[in-house]
Amino acid sequence: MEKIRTLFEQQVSMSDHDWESFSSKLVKATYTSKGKILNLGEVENYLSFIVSGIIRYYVPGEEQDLTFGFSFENEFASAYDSFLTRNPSSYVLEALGSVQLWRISYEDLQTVYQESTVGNIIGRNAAEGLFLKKSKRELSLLKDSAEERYLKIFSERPEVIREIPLKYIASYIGITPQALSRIRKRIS
Amino acid sequence: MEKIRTLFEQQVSMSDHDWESFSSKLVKATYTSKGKILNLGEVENYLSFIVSGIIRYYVPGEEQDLTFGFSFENEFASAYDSFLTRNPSSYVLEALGSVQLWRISYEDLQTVYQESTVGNIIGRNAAEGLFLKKSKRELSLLKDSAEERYLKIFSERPEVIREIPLKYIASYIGITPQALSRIRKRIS
DNA sequence: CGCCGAGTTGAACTGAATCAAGAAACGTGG
DNA sequence: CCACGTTTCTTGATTCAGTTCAACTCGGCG
Repeated sequence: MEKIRTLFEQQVSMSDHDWESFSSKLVKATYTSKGKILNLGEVENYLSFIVSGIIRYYVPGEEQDLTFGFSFENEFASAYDSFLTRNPSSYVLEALGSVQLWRISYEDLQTVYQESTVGNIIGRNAAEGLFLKKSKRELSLLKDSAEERYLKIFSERPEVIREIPLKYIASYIGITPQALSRIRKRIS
Repeated sequence: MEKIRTLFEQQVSMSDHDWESFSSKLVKATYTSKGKILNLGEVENYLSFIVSGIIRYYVPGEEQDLTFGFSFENEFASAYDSFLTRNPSSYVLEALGSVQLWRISYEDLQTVYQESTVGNIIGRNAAEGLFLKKSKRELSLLKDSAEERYLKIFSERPEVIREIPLKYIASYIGITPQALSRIRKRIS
């Protein structure tokens, strides 16, 4: 759990009291492979911190699912839009392999926001960080080709290529598994 | 300027004192058509509220620019990633037609954050709102076709189609001007 | 052993890119 | 206020990346 505090401290210094207010509300959770951390249509009630494992985000479809994101060890994970708006989620959070996490409920987080300014700063930093991530992705989807996006993932997160099935990566970069299989062949 | 307060009040109620702390730091600015609100490589120093006009966001390229967003009347505008990280902006903010805005500097906004909890809440809400916008866009880029994206803009913001040159819209939905011209012809 | 999902490979098809040229709209100076 | 030049938009022909449909291979697992 100290890991989480260290991450926060990179952004803003917290008193022990502030940390106590926050960390006392964290609850541990574990999922096995393919376990649903959040189902379609449910309202996201948690902001989670991944201790170990990978989480896949996808929109289920009749034909096939649309995988649009992943979260990894030492990152936060949440259907954050549903969490914020309190509307049902339009996508699913699923464990890829076994996943362990610490999480805080929506209600408890609101309490933290009220109890301390630091809470709000952390909340603001979280939202800002998520915004930055999405901004990068937007530009990549607009200006990079599928092949360039694949190579980027490959260089930034080599472990991803090993642990995540090809068809999910294909969906993430916006092409079919067949097309990715051919790109992979071409560049290897 | 009351417009801005009304927008804020939709999210969180502010005391007159809080409002005074914030609004006293707003400064008016005006740009003529094609005026650069932020140049490439500059650090964004403002969070702006658009009183009238449209702002275009684009990444300049040798061949052609990549327009990836717009902001309209009654919305906030900023190279928000540069604003947050204090790194040089990788894109340009340009006035499409004449633009009038109120804006607050980075430094003054930090003061507001320190002076009141409400400041932090507003900052958090702003970041959350921007995150939601980018999330929607990500899904649209992944699962909608170019034609679907065009029709969406058309129904959501008919005025956009009239006021914004086709080539910018084409870039925004991720295709060439020629391709958009053909889509337009086909569906009309 | 046989099944099943994941990945690969092939062939035909398609939406959009590219190259190229002409038409329309736009603004600026005379 | 018109004439000119520039930019924007349209249209055509060709090329290309990726889709779709389909068949086959591989590895794990009941």
